[in-house]
Amino acid sequence: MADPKDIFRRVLEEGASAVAPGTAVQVQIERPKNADHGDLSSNVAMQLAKALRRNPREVAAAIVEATRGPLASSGIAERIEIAGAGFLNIRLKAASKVRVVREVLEQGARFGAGEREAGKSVQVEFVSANPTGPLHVGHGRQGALGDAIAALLEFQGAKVTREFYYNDAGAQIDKLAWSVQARKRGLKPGDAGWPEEGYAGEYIEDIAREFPGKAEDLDGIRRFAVDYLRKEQDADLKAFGVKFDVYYLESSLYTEGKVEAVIETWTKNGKCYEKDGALWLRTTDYGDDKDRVARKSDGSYTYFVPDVAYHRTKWERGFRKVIDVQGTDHHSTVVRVRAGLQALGAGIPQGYPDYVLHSLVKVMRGGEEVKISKRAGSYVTVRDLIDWVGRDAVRFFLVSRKADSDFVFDVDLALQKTDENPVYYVQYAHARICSMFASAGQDGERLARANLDLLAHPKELALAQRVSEFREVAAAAAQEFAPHAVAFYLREVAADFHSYYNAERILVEDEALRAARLALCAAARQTIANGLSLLGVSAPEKM
RNA sequence: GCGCCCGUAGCUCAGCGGAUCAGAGUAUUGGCCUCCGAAGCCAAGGGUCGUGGGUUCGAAUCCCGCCGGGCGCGCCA
Repeated sequence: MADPKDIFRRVLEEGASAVAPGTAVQVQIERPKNADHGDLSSNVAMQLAKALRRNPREVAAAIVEATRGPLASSGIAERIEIAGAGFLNIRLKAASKVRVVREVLEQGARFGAGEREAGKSVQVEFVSANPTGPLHVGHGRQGALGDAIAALLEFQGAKVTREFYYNDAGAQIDKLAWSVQARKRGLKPGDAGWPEEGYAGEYIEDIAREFPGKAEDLDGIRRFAVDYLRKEQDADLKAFGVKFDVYYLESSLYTEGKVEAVIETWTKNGKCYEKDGALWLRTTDYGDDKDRVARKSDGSYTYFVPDVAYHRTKWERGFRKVIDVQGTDHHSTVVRVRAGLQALGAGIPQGYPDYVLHSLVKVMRGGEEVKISKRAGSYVTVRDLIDWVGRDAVRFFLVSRKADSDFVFDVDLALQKTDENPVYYVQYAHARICSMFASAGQDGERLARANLDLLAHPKELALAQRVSEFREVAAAAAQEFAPHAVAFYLREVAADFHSYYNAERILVEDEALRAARLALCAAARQTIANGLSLLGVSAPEKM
C-alpha cells in the first residue's frame, strides 16, 4: 500500500472524478525515462479532455487544483506539474522513494510477491517430449519458459502444478523400437532394411548396445528404449533445474477409457457424424476451418482425441487456469483442442486452455544453421547447451526474449563470449554486494535500524525506485506469461546498482550513512535474488 | 492459395490496450583501477521503427493493402 505509484493513482482518481463526475477513466501512471519529467507521470488529463471536449491543459489545471489537498496529505510529493500537452508529473520526496528499502528487508524472499492468483489452482504443462530421443533446444526453451511462468504464478499466490505429458505408446514409439532393433542387427541408417523414418541419432546405437536381450525381442526393446530415454530426459531436466509434479502418460487415457468417453460425450451431444467410413467432429461449430476426423476408418483415433481427453482431465482435476507451453508448430492444435473441449458441453470456457507458443529455436554454428529435428540424427540438445555455457546462462538466455520472437542461438558466440552473457552482469551485481557484506559484516539489526533519510544521492534514489518497481514487473509478467520482462528488469536493477557503486563509496567512515547505504544495497541484492529465482537462475555470492 | 506469428541501430532484441517511446545489450571509438570485485563505470557515433495508405489533435504501437521471413494447413503425432 505504501507504493507511491498506487497513492498517486488514487489521488488522481479522486481528482478526475471531482473534475469530471461520472466519467469513467482508467488512470494510467508511467515512469518517465526522462528525469526532467519527474518520477511519476499520468496522461489522465488528456483522456478526460477527450470526453469533456475541453483543452487538455485546462483539464490538467483543474485536476491540479482538485488534488492539492489530498496530495499534500499523502506526503509523497510537494506538487503536481503540468507539462507538454497536459501531462501531470510529480517529483517524489526522497523519503517516499526510499521507504521500499525497509519493506524489502522485512519481506525478504517474499518481496515482490502478489495476490493476483491467490488461492487459485493452476497447471502449467511444458516440455512434454516424447521418449524418442534426448531433449533438444526447443525443449530447453519450453523448460525455461514453463518453469518461469509457473514460478511467476506461484509468486502471485497460485498453487501451481508443473506437468509433463508424453506419448508412451504411439507410432513414434514403434519407430523408436524398430530403429533400435535395426541397430541391434548391425544396420545403419540408409542401409537396406533400415526402417522408414527411423531415428538415426547415435543414441539409438547406444541403446542397442546396452540392451541386454535379443534383437528379436521387440517388446523388450521398446520397454528398454523408452525407459532408457525417460531416464536420460529426467537427468537432463534435473541438470536444467526443472522439476515436475506430475508425469501424465498418454497411454493411460486409453487404458482408463477416457478417449472412448470423449467420443461418447461428443456423440451424445450430437457433435459427430459419419462420412467416408470415419467419424467426424463438428469443430466448425467452434471456429475451425473445417471439421476434423476423430476416428479413422481403420477404427483408431486421430491424435487430437486423446489430446482433448487429456485436457478434459485437467478441467476435472480442478484446474481452472491451464497454460500449455508449446512450439508454434503446434498452433493448429489450439483451435482443435478448444473446439473439442467445447463440444463436451461441460461448461469449459472458450479460451481454455491458455497457450504460450514459442517460435522454434534456430541454432547457428560455424555460420550455418543446425537443423533441429527429432527425426534428423543431429541436433543440439539441452545437455549440449548446458555443457557449453552452463545452466544459469542457458536458462537466462532462453527466457530473456519474448516467446513468439524468433530465436537465434549462436553456439559459437555462446562458446566464445560466455562472459558477455547478460546473466553474468546480473549475477555479478549480486556477488559484488555479497562481497561488501563479507567485509562489512552481516548485521540485520543494524540494517533494520538504518536511517534511510540519509539516502539522498540521485543514484541512491534511482536504485531505490527501481527496486520498488519489482512488484509491478512480477505481477505484469505473471499476468502476461512473459518472464522475459523479469530478465530485462533485472538487468536494469543491476545497471542501477553498478552505476551507483562506481559513483559513490558504500563503506564510508560515517557509521549511520554506511548503514543506510548497506541497507539499500541489501535491498537491491534481495530483489536480484528474488528475480533470478523466478527465472530458475542462481544468485551466487562469489563468482 | 488459406490461417497464425514476425519485420525497430551493423548484430541479438525490448517497447506495441496511442502522447514523456526512438530504447537496451553487443560491436566500434575515447576515457576510468595506490580506494568496497574493471565479469564494472563514464562518454561518443549509429535507426524515415519493412513499405504504402487509413483512423486520430497525436501512430513503432490501432485498421487495410503490399513486400520479405517463419510455422502450420493429413483418416501423421
